[in-house]
Amino acid sequence: MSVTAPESARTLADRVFARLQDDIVRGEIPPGSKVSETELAGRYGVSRGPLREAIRRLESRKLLERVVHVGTRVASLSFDDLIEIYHVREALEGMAARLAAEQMSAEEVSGLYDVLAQHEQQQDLQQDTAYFQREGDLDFHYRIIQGSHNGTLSQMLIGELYHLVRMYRYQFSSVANRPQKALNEHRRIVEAIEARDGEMAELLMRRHISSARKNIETQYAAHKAENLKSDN
Amino acid sequence: MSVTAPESARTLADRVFARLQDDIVRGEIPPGSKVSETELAGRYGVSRGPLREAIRRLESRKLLERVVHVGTRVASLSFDDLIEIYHVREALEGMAARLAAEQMSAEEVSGLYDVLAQHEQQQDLQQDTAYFQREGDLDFHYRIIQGSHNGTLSQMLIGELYHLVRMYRYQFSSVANRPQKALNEHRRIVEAIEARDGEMAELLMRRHISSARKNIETQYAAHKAENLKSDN
DNA sequence: AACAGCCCGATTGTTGACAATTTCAACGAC
DNA sequence: GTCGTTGAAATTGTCAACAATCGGGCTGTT
Repeated sequence: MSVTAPESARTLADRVFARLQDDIVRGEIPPGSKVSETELAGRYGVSRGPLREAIRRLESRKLLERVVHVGTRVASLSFDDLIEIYHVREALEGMAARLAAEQMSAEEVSGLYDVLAQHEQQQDLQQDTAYFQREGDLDFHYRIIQGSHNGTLSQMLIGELYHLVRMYRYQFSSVANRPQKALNEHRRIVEAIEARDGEMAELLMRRHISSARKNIETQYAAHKAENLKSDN
Repeated sequence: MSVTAPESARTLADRVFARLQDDIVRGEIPPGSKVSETELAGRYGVSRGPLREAIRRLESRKLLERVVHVGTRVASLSFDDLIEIYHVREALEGMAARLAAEQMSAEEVSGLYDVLAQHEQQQDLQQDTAYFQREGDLDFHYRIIQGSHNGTLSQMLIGELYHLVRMYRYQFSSVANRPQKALNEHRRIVEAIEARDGEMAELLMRRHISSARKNIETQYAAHKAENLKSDN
């Protein structure tokens, strides 16, 4: 599943990179906080060399921000950043859905239906909805991206963007607040893929992500209004 | 213009990163060749520490490929890789054109027309066509991407993908072989942007890049046929 | 002659020390 | 009291030496 992480990375720098990335995404190291190289090196039990290599790589992924001779701090996503990311997701995942419709094997399509069924069941049971909605949703999107059989595309979405999205979700403990609607949209996307209708799959996927973005924009507007009220 | 390169990078690692990237893109260090850390460190006059940081960053950008304990080699793009990239470009630049139509300032649109006029003139004069076509084409696309006012999108296209495209162009000394057609397409895209018709701008940009991709695919097929013939 | 195992050279991975730069606080002048 | 200056502490940037791992060649056997 993982595009970038060799399960048991052979080199120290790689392991530190994986652990640090996880700690950042999970919010273990809070967004905006300054990270000291010596402190981190101590925490992970390595010297500063490998640590700095990991930092540079996380910097390219926009998870860390660095200022020369001053230090590195954890990126903190603004709402505007998130909106930007959703525009990119709309474009890339739309293309992924189109390619998936053209390229996916029968087995992969069947796997997609499995995920859908699982998702449906959880909907009925309503148990621990927050967690499963999150991971279930990601799983669905992951599979379609992989189904595009386009490594560059997968790398950009799974290897770069999704970490930012996941960080945001942890940061705001946010979860899709329109699960039934999303499930229906997922179902129609799968149907288009099974019918090998790339154009339709792309259209539906773009609408799906666009809806999510608009949902966020609405929440943002409400949030801002709330803040203005309490400031007076 | 540059999204990622601080003009006069303050730190050794940053400068080495910029120089090494340039040497790779220009083909100074040929694709597929193995690069030795000690050798490069000598060539750039730095120690291996900063050099390794630069290597890690170029690795994230897919310009270098590394195998643990074995070494790093310059990435060499296959035709399949290039096709993948063009699919991603189609999605991302299509979105860029849509956003540009919605977001560009009047000055930015006017600058777009300037590029167009320049491009036209070069077409007439036919002088040093290869170089100017290349850079002119890039300049046009750059401006639209910047005009999207979406930093994430710009970073992905200019900061990541375009280096690969440029490397490919150097590698195969290839240049668009349908300049008149491309110029017409550019003109229609600008018109759609000026009319603030995001949907049309996206459609036209996607067709434009899709045509370029199909052109490459045809060349590829011819190339393969040629090779088969000479192998017999 | 072909193949397996071992050893040595070379390259990468890692470390700790040293140099350069920034930040912050204390001090003094206005 | 405020602002500018100076100096020291802390942090980042850089380096050179040490350790670990891999590839290739040699040797010996079948």
